[in-house]
Amino acid sequence: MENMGDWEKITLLNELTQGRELTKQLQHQLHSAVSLLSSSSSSSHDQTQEMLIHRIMASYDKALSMLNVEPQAGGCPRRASESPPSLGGSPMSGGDSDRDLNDGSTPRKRKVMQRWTKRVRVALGTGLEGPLDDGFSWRKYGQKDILGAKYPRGYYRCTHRNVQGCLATKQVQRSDDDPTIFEVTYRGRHTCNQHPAAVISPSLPPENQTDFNASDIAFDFREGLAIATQNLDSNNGNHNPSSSMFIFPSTPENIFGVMNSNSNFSSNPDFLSLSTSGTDCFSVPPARLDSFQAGPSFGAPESELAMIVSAAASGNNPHANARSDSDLPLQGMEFANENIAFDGTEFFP
DNA sequence: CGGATTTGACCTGT
DNA sequence: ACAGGTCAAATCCG
Repeated sequence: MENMGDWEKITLLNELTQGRELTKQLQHQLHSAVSLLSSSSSSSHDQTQEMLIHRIMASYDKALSMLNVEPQAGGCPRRASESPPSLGGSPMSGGDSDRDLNDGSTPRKRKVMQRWTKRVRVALGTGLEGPLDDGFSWRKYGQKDILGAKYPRGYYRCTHRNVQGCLATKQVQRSDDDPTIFEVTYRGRHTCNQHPAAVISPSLPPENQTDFNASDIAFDFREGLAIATQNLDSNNGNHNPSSSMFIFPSTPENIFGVMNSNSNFSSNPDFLSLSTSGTDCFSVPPARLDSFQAGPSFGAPESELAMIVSAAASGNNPHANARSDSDLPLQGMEFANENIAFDGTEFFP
């Protein structure tokens, strides 16, 4: 690849991008066909097709990554150009302000991978203040005192860098003001075969902000998850109602979340956290989200418990499933992503 | 003993 | 020249 000239590289890039785009169109065609035939259930045949498409897309992504190109150019769903406009104001804000777009006219510039920063709050005393677990395995390769910063910055790269050529890196810097906050800067996408249980999309449009209000956020997770909620209601009379279980089965679909207007969902590659009325419900690394407990016992009044709702498909699929449980208030909830249709379908009838 | 971390040196961009 | 980023030898740890 190193021997490849600029022209060949551009041509290859174009081919890969076009292939990816065509695959995406095929995916949409498939969804359309499926929705015409059946409005609710999809056969295993459909799922197989869907899986194959996802794998093809993953191959394109990987190939593009190997070119040091972020694959969203031309079509990764819900990247910057397709993200809800309410997602954060300035387009690509917080993204790499530096020389991402090298059109070849400045050949000496080293290609710099996309970079985005998330702020991660870690509760002291939870045992989670150690290495931030985002589901990927990282290897620390450096630490540096930063001018004007109280704490040193740690440099991490993907453990599989040597074996699989994964170029993802991250930098972790503790906040001066609040030692419980870590600023984590990610660079590059993982091209390795790690399969974290859940990873909130590193492909989210880069933003500096971490916390989103329910009224203006739809968040997606990277490939592979669906969320269901169950038993959000209270089982017994006392005010210690049953906890809520969130289940994250592995599917090839993207995930979207929704919460009520009292809630804030904090998402970043290291932690999911949900709070209502300023009270934390949970904060947990996505990698541990196979199942976990959240609910009023975490401090939030039951009536305000926010909802996590899953969408069973990408943002362009109008048949995204979502489930609400019991009689939790749907009012105040909004689907911030207009591409998602909330049809109320329950996962567990 | 092998993999991860530490840390001073070196490299690179501004 | 300087600050940030990376390398790599030394060290740690399970």
